[in-house]
Amino acid sequence: MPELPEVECVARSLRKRILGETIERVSVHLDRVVRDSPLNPVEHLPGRTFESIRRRGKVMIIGLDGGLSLLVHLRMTGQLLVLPSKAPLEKHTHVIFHLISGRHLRYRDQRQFGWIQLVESRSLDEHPKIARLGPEPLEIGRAEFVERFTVRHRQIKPLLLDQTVLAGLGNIYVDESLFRARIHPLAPASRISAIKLNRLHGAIQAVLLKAIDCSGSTLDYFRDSGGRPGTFQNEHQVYGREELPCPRCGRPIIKIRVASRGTHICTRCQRAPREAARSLRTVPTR
DNA sequence: GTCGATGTTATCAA
DNA sequence: TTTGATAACATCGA
Repeated sequence: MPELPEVECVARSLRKRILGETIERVSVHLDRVVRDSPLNPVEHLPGRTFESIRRRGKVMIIGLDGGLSLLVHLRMTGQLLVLPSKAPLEKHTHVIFHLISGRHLRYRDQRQFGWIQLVESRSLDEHPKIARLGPEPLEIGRAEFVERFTVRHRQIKPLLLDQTVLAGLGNIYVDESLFRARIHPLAPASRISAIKLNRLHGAIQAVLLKAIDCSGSTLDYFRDSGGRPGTFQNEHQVYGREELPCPRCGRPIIKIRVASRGTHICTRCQRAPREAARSLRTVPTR
C-alpha cells in the first residue's frame, strides 16, 4: 500500500502542514508502535519543532530541532493525519502528537505493522532501517541500474521488492513497471537483456513519477496527511485488474503467485522464461 | 464461525 | 546467494 509514491505524497502534504510547528506533548496508545525507539518520544518530543520532512525508500524522516529525527514506516496500513484536536478520534489511532496550534498529528494503523522511532539525527546514516537501503529508483542512473540487476540470479520480481537492491518499490509498482517493460516477473535477472533492463529502468521512473503526480494509489486505506486519497489506481494497467483485458493486447490479465505475492501479468505481453514455464503449468496458480 | 487472502519486513532454515 | 516458510495484525469476503 504505501510505497514510494504514497510515502512521498504523505511527506509533501505533511511539509505544507506542520513545518515550523511545535509539539506540546505526545500520547502513545499502543506501545508496540514505538517499541524499538532508542529515545522515548513522550519524553523527548515536547517543545521540539518540525524542521524538515523527507523520505528515504518507504521511510519517512521528520527532522526536529535539537538534532532529533522521527522515523516513520507506514508498512501496510499506517497513516499520518493532521487534524483539529477536536476531530473525533478514529479507530486504530495509536499515537497522537499534540501541536501547540491546537491541532493533532495522528498516527493510525489498522494492522499495527508500522513503527515510529525517535533517533539522533547524526546517527541516521548508520540506522539499521536506513543504512542497508539500496539506491532511490528515481535517482539511480541507467548504467548502474542495469549493472545491479545483471549480476543477480534471482527472479526479477523478488529482486525489485528487495529494499536493499532498490529502495521504495512494493507490490503494486513492481507489477505495473514489469508490465510496462514487458518483462515476466519470474525471469532471472541475469538473463534479462540490457535492452529490457534499460526499458525497465525507464518504466519504473515513469510509473513512479506519474503515481506521485496522481497523489498515489488508494485501494482502500491510503490517504495523505490531509485525508485525501490518490487516483493512480485508475491508471493501473495490471494491478488489481485480473480477468480484465490487457490494455496493450486485449488478452485477460491473470493473477499468479510469485515469491508468495499476488502478481498480475499479461501472458502475451510478458513472456514466461523457459524455466518458469514448467512450474507455471504444474502449479495451479489461481 | 472458519479460512484464506491482503502487502511489508525481519528472521530463520535449508 | 537464493529460496521458502513463518510471524506480526485486523478486516473482509466466501
